[in-house]
Amino acid sequence: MSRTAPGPRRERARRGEGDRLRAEILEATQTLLESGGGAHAVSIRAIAQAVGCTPPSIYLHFTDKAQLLLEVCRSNFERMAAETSRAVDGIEDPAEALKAVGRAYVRFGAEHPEQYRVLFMERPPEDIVPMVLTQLDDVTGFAQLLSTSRRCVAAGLFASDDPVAVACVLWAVVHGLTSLLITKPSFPWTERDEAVDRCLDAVCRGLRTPVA
Amino acid sequence: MSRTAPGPRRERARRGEGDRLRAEILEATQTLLESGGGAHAVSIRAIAQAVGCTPPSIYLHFTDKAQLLLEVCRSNFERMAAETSRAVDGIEDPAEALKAVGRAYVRFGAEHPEQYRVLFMERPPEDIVPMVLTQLDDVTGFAQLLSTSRRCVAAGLFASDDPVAVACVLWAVVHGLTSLLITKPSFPWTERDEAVDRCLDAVCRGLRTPVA
DNA sequence: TGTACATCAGTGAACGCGCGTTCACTGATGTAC
DNA sequence: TGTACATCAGTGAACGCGCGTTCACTGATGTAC
Repeated sequence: MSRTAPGPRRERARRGEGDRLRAEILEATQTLLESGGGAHAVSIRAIAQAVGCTPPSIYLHFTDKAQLLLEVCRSNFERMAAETSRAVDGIEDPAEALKAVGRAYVRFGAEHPEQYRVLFMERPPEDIVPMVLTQLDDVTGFAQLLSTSRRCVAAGLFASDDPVAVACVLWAVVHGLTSLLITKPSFPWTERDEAVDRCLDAVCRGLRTPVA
Repeated sequence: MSRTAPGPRRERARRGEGDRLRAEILEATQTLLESGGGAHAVSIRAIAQAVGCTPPSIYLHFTDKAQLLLEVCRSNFERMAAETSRAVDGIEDPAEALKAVGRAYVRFGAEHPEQYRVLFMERPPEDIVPMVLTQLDDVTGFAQLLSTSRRCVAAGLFASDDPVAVACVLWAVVHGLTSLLITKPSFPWTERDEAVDRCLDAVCRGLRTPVA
């Protein structure tokens, strides 16, 4: 962060509106995460400066840096779940739905790379309760893939009758694509949606019942 | 690292054997990387303590922390390249070779998770020249997949005639599997080689010429 | 209508820590005369 | 064979930095009497 001047002060919230700062802190944390430096740029001091308050004020609303980050993760998991779930809305063909989920998954990661990094690529810091994160990512990322896989398996689209195994393969491919797009952006991936489709097409065709 | 006692002193190298310390530093860095904490545990001070020398001694052999880490990365890229290349040795069937590369790739990542993290999952620190890293990972990870894909394409195994596109799909799946195994070890991946085979089988079948 | 008081929403200064890095030095060892 | 000297392989102490967190405080605002 280096030699940062105090920066402008926000005006103090009025009585009864103390929770406003809480929201501003969460928002500033997201903004800092997105901006260049990634998770490394997110420090209590940097957040305070971005919000326009002092570091101790943050402890008025969060017990810990860990708790603050956990809150941010939780909201990002929810955003991602909302987007992937919206992607399948109204799509009846299970095979099409599967592709839609995959595309939405990769899009979320590509559009929010730093958030995706934190959620799926970094070791969770020891102080964040692992249980919570596990529950959360059971819900997100994988969950939508799993439920759509279930539809496909039920429709007899795949040779396997195990939706979990199917979803694992799909997860590997969409996560692989997403994280490579993030860490190796200089790579010749051509157009993003095209790359996603090529991968998903191949995998889905490969998973199909060999009858066709 | 917390409150670490000075630790045992190594005996000073004899005249003309000054480079011994250099090797010991590199080795200790790898060991620290593997041990619990990952890249986060690798500090100049921790390395010095592990080696049994003082921090300034490290600057006798490396100009920078960045240069030291770059050296370690380089050697890890080489180890990985050696292992994936050894995996295809003597395999004539290109399809079998492809699976062998994939399995070797994932095995390397699973056996050296912290090293794999640094090489393929973390943002390279700004001070490390990105060019060098780009060259390196063009050589590693992807390169072996690409050359094997070339063999498969040449043998007419796949519908696509673009080995790069084929290798991208394969990279996505092996990297995805590897990195998920690392970040989400609690996941029901069943047996590792089995999961790899299931993924690779699906992808390869999907990429095949639709004739068969 | 005026005033004492509690509460709310913060601030300022400091704590101890670990980090990468620098600087002046030291002591053993080989070499030249 | 003895000694001055250069070199090698390091060490000890300190630098400034940013970090998370704590503690005692302050000033505005609403409320009770």
